[in-house]
Amino acid sequence: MAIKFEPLVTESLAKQIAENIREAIVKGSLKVDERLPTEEELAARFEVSRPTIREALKRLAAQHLIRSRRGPTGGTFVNRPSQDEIRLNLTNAMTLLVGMGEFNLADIAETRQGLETLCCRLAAERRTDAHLVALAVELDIQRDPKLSDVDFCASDVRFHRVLADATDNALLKFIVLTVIDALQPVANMVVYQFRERQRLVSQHESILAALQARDADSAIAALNEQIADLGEKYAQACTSRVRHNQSR
Amino acid sequence: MAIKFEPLVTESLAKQIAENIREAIVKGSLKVDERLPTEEELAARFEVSRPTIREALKRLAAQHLIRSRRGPTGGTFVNRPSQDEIRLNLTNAMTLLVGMGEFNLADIAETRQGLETLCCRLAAERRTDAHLVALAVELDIQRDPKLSDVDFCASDVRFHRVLADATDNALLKFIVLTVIDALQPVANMVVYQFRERQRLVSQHESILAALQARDADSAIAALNEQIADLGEKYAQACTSRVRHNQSR
DNA sequence: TAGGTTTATTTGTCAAACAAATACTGAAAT
DNA sequence: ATTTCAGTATTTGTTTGACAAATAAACCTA
Repeated sequence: MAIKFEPLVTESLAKQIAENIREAIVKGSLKVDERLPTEEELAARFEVSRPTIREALKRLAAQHLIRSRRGPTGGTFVNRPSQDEIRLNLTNAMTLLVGMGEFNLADIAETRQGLETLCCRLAAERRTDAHLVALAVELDIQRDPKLSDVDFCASDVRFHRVLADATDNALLKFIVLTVIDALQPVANMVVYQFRERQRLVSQHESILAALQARDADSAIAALNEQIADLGEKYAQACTSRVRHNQSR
Repeated sequence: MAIKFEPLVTESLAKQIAENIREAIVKGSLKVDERLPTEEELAARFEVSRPTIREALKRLAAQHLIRSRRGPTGGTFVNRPSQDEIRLNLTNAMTLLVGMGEFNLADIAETRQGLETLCCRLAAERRTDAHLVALAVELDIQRDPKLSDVDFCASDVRFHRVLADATDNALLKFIVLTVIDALQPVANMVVYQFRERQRLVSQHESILAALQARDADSAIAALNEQIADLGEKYAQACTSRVRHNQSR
């Protein structure tokens, strides 16, 4: 007869406890900034030792779900999830995926194009004057020929971040920033010649002008041109890097 | 005189060590499936105790960066980052953000609309017959009036997942699946009347027919109609929930 | 009352040991 | 010779107990 043995939980105690607490947080039984019992109390509650509890807490800390402070008023508290902290996690994870080649460059370019096209459409409608100023500032920086490649890239990234911000859509902004950040290592692979920088700058100028005129289609056209250029550059940089690796 | 004290690292040792190892993995010094030194060796290397090392490893395990196995051939190994595992992390994090009200419903609907519009355009171009079959299967399920609300929602989610899959763009698919999953709790809030289900099904039918004909614009039109409907439903469900909470 | 000092509380770290899982080794039985 | 089974070594999982460090509140002194 086929006895149905229970799967007899083989997961580590720490993992189970972490999951337990995590669910309490997500479900809302533990509210933001609420203080958890002390480690000793938790150990007694779950009937395990303190180090085990600590391992569980560390797992949660790694996800920024809790924070700890020493001292009498210290303890472990439920963290308000901050977009920036979580985005950092996501970016790290996605950077890893990209680095492992899970996504090919064509997919990346296509996705960026779709995402930023959407941004342009919304930004043309909702941008404030402050956004225009921020874009102009970055353009000014990018016009400096003495700018190093990394600084140029950084300014380019900031330009696109402002674009995302101008959509006035928190979720879309969150997604776009995550993707842009995760792709920065790829972006840094390419080196820009003077002529290419000029082209990039003029594309940015077109975008800025279009947003100022609230002309979504022109902004999208300039952006698509830029991303098409980038796609080619990425492909070049990638193949040359492959050759470089092979020759070693 | 203002002595410039060094910021004297106050972060916990475990956190520093975790970060240290994490960077080694991301930078590629530690390759996938490579085995890390034993905990004792690591403890000696970093000049800390074993529990401290363990806390560090638990942080990494929480991010699915490593896995551990006991026994002679056991140890700690670098994990190949799997899209599904990482997506689970992202989904959890985003679910939390959504649950905390970091994103309002209008933003969510707008983002979904933008994302899925993009999906439709690409899917119309690249869908295979297998995708059409998968969509048809879900439609069949959804036509059953005896289906429970959660099952109906689940099938709806699967329908949209197939849509994402049909884009044949791994990165876009990754993003869309993450967003859809993170929004499922919100989606489950709403209850569908029979008439509303019929409307949803007919919209799905339109999308399927449009994809079959590789008619992106028709697919997008049907999809936008659906998401507009959903936006209204969400808003209703949300205000009624607020009232419900207030009345308690 | 102002100021520093002690003190209690809580997390952070360490040390040593045992438990449990697991693959390898080797001996015994077929 | 092959198979089977027990033993053994290795590594992570868990426990116990203790001390260190940070920190806010209570307390004590001028």
